[in-house]
Amino acid sequence: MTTAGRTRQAARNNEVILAAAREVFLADKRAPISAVAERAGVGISALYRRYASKEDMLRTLCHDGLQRFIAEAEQAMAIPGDWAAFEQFVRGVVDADVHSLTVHLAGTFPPDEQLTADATRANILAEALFDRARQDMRPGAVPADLTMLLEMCAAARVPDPERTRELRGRYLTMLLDGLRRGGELPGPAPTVEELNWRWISTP
Amino acid sequence: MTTAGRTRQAARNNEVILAAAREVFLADKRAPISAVAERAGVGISALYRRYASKEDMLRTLCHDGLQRFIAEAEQAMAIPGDWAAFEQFVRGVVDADVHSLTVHLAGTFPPDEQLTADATRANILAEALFDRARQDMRPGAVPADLTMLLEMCAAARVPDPERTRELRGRYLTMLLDGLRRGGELPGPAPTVEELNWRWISTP
DNA sequence: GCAGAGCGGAACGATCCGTTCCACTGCTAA
DNA sequence: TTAGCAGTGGAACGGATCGTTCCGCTCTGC
Repeated sequence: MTTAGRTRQAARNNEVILAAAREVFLADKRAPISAVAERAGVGISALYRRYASKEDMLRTLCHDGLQRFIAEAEQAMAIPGDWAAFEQFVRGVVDADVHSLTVHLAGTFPPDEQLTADATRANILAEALFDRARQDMRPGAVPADLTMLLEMCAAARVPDPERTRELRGRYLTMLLDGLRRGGELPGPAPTVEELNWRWISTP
Repeated sequence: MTTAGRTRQAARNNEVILAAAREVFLADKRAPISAVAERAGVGISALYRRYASKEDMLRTLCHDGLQRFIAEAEQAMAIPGDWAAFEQFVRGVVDADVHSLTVHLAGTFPPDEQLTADATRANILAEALFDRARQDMRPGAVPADLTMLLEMCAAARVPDPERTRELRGRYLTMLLDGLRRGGELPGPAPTVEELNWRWISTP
């Protein structure tokens, strides 16, 4: 359990490095790769032994984020209440800061085939959860709004990550209440093109 | 009115450059100064003739943003209805994207004495408007929440500025409805230190 | 007609960052 | 026990970016 041989230490580094990368790139998606090494307490070599390039690292992070998104959605699907399922799903996604790990990182490298496939599946699941809860929402709300709501929640941010989670819970409560009650929403809802413009990036 | 002498053209450039700077830095606060010149259709010299440095330019933009914020607040103060005054104020601020011009730019250069004085005045006005409308809000809401709400609205963004305004109106409606109705808000409200951490920056 | 304000944009120097490379360490396997 | 190498730290490199300066040109205002 303690520090064992070189191989075990290396295996532990796998997790340490991934966690450090997640923390660093969550705080600043344009962070240099040396910041990840510093945060992990390792040299740069330890990073390049595991990932072919920075882009490779970001892709892994993005992939993990999408998996987490999908997992949260599938888990919420099993909940009986329609609105309860939707709320648990959204709160789980916001709590894990999945949005910063996916959409925010997506613009920094050309999309992957696997990535787009996962993104499609994630969208289908999210839409299903949204549609289930639609009867409890104000008129005019559409699934595309969910993306923007997640984006807005991700913008609430203070230096301390734990406190950030707490504050996001506070404002997510306001947003969800505003999603349920009220009259017709003003202005046309966002289109798919307007939501996916990040992904285009530089090919 | 048309292109007159050199001096008139130069005077016109004053506005053109300022407008270009606002557009460019609103889209990306880390944008290079050459992007401003390109957008304005002038050379880099025309910029440096007017502003001593990039920091000087950002400071001017930030100052103008704060002035606009204060103007919106004072204007809204005259409205009789408490909630109506507050709503008009917030919508005006979001519509002008004042938040991106002030808080977002504030972190990129050391604060100015004039700037902090204006910021204090802006805070007092905003707090007054908030307190007037407090009776119409859900329990637990505090003025500090307003900063976060503006931050979240500023995060709603698509490539087209006009469409961005439209979408922000949509989600501001949701946020304001969520600010009025509902039970006690969860989690402690943000503190002053948590809200002003951007301003510290590198001295 | 001419002095110089105003300007365009190339050039410069500083900084930053991704990636490579090499010397070194100490476990592992025989 | 020991030879060998997987794993590592971090300096060094090369490319890119960007703020700022500078020089030569234009064209106006007097």
